[in-house]
Amino acid sequence: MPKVSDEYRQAKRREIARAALRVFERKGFHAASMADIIHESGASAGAIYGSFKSKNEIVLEVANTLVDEKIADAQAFLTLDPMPAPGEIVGPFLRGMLRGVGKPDVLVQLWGEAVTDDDVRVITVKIMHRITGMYEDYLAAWHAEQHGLSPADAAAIAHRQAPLFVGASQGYLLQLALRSDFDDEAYLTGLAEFLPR
Amino acid sequence: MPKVSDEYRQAKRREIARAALRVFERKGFHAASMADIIHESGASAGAIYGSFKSKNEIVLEVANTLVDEKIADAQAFLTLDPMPAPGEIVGPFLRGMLRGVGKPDVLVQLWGEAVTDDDVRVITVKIMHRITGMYEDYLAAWHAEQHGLSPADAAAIAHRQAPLFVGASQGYLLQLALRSDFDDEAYLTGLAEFLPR
DNA sequence: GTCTATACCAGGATAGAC
DNA sequence: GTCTATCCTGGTATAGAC
Repeated sequence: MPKVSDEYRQAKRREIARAALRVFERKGFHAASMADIIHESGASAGAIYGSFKSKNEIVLEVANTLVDEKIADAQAFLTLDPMPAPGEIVGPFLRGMLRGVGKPDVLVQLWGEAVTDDDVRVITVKIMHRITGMYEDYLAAWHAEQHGLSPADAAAIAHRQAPLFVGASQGYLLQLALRSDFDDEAYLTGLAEFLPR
Repeated sequence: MPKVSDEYRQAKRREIARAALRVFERKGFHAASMADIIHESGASAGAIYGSFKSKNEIVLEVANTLVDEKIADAQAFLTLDPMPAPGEIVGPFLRGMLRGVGKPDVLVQLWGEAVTDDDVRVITVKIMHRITGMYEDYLAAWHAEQHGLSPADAAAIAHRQAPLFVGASQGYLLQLALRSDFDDEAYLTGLAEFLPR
């Protein structure tokens, strides 16, 4: 039985994780020191270690909540009625997701971290699966409606295409994070041109 | 004037960088210690610091040579005659690049590092520009040949489309690095279906 | 639960001999 | 140029008081 209310405990964790996220955006996971997080959050070392077992646990918390919060924003575009064509959906979806995540910087950092940190990898892949699943559901529905395919056939096509949509999205986020001369609107409109509408 | 021959100096750097690359593949840039690199390379601390000013300089050297070595392999597919269609080219290009880079793991790590380390970012973006340029040249040539466009028009289209090819490639490498259940061949054939052939 | 002060250590970089 | 031994900083995590 916890000594304080669970709500308080969770609120504290969120607050610290939020501050940590800001630091990670500026400095990256490794260059960010506990001192930085302490300063940014206003809490003390003791308070933080009361909520988190280690710095790494803070990273995991940030990773877990990074996409969660506002992914619904993006998902909204996939459930519109009438159902938009793929070519009309990728742009709004990515813009929506971007509003949720904020800068794509931390997400890209997460990918790099996932390569060698197993805990981070599990979380990151879970996010990827979730987004792939969202595209897959949408595509299955669209193909079924559009070409009158059987649910099984539509699902098969969707299953093969979804990773491509995810990949194009990842490439978008990556270039947005790194290339200062990246023309993101041109990318999105160009992408739409390759897709059915 | 160097105390030993430049060839020797360069050879030594390559050798150490090669060993470091192997360590980075296993552990990641940060978790890899100088002790690890010392062990893997067989050289001593003194020898390594004779060739490199710091650990970070080793990372930069690795980044610089990572794609360089065998990118020509991949480029070969872009200069075939007769000129293949985009839909026929992305698969072979990516497979060729993959053979050059080896595992995509370190490349993904590099992206994450580039977000916060400015030196790494410069190198990484340079690589991205180079690959974008390769796609751009190919696409301009193909569009000109295929649709009889003026060089200027073909170049404009190529300029808009190239980042998409790069993005799809990055998504491919990323998912390949992280998703253990990734079906890379399905991705490549699926991608080809969206492109002109 | 939270504070300050600090123990403790990993690991990058150097010193000095060869 | 390269070796071994070691210095020393930066940074995580804890101790003990409140």
